[in-house]
Amino acid sequence: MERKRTDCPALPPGWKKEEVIRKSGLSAGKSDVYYYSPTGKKFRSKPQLARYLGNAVDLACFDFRTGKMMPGKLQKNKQKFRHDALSLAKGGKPDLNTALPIRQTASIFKQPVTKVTSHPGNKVKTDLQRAVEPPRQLFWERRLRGLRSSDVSEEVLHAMELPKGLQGIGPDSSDDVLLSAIASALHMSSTPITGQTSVAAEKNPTIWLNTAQPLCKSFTVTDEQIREQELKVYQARRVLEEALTADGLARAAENSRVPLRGKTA
DNA sequence: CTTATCGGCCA
DNA sequence: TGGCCGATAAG
Repeated sequence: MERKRTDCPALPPGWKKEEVIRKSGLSAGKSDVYYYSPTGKKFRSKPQLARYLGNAVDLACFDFRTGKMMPGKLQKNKQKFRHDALSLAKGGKPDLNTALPIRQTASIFKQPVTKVTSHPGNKVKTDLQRAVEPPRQLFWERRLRGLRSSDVSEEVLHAMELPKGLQGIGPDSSDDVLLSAIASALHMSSTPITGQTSVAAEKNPTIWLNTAQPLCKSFTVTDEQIREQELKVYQARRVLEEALTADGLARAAENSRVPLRGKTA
């Protein structure tokens, strides 16, 4: 039968859409819509698609059946930003359509962006040292609770472990929120990450919190720990390099390297 | 075993 | 109803 996979402009390049009409049974005539990733994996529902695309694409306005973005079709969802303890405990899942404030590039670190204008005088914006960080909600990190990373087959990856002795501050000092807070700080801050240095913040974080720092007590990183970490990274890169060399892609690994030091005091 | 297809639950 | 996903038949 006619297996027509059409391009889907609303999705990243390479994604295909297919609609098949049921030709027998009680539901004959009904149609099912499928999507195919650039690698050929089949998707048969919007939640499944959202899990896979994660924050790379915001599917809030995406109509799965038609394959088009429908502005104003913001899903009559009154309040869908309730992934707090209550809704999660009730069995609610985190909103997978929500885009996190995380840059979607290969590197998690800030990097210059090439602005392509018409032609002449293309300039590279060397991240203007913003004088003030934009305002953020107090304890906004709590919204990141419950997020899990998973691989392309949707298997949930094991959670990262935090070093012993790292202590959270503020409401809900669970480990996953703490991890999110520190990871976010590393993403977004251009200054060293020290944790909360004011002792007062431990007693009343609502007042004394340094919002430029993650929600944890101050910590120190020893040279020894840095050396250990560098060794881990070095070894991981060796493994990656060998794997890529087998594919003749070693140069790609070289070019994607990122400075090792420079974060944390 | 993997994949295609329809049933059927649930909002 | 239509979306979503389990069941089951088909390869």
